Amino acid sequence: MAGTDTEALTFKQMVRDFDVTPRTLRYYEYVEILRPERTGRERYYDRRQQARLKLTLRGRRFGMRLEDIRLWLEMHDESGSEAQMRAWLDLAAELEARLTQEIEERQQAIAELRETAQVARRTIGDA
Amino acid sequence: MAGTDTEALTFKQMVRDFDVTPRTLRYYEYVEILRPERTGRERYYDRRQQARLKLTLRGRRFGMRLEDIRLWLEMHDESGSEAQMRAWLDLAAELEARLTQEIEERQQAIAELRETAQVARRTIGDA
DNA sequence: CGTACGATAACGTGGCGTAAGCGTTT
DNA sequence: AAAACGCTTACGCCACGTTATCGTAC
Repeated sequence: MAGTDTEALTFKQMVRDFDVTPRTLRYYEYVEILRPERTGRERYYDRRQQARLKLTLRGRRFGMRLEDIRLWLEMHDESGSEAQMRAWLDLAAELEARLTQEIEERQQAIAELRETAQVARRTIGDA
Repeated sequence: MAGTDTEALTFKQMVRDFDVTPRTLRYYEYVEILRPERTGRERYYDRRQQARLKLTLRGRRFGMRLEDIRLWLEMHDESGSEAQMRAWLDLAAELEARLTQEIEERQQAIAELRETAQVARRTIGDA
């Protein structure tokens, strides 16, 4: 293995470096987010594929669905025009609004949860 | 319909009053969370069933899975003992921790998202 | 020789959405 | 007779997890 191309990563290296499961890597390939080179039965991920996975994982954190991410990566490939950038900014605003709302829902739930717990505590005389 | 029992609600009334879909009501019955009285093919929900749905929807907001809610309701039926209350308090603490973590993840995502958007804005000279 | 790595295939999960197609009631 | 309501059955969705079973490389 000493003379292996330092750019490309193997399947297992990808799993380790990006902290994903093998299933996830294969699934991302199935939905055409990743296209590793195949030497026989082995998969090799060059820098471009690594970058795509990195962007994919970031998109997931933003609450993007994989299909949106796939389209986003395709746009990204065709040289990011200004129109595409503006489209991305619109999407980013939507995502932020959604994340903000999810935060508010959870804060409300926590408040309700604490009330409910307080009632339970009083019930068992553990004020 | 003038002499109908005022306690029990029909299927459609449940849908309206609790703002759920018919599918949801039927699904909750399938997973044994609700057990409406069946007069022939019609479903009727008495106060107990209404209370169960209310608790179920609250549990969902807390991030509980339906199976956990089902068990919770069963416990609730068998007269809430002190041990059960303490178990509930433990669960509530877990749920709150989860909700808190989900809030933090989303706050982090928003920060990342804003950074990314800022880069895009600079790219198109829309600083 | 074993055992670690990887492959494909296919079913399971959760919480419903969404028809399809039927019968009943108004 | 048509419209509204309800019923059951069953496949679809999303993002993978989880076997099962096989081949291959070290």
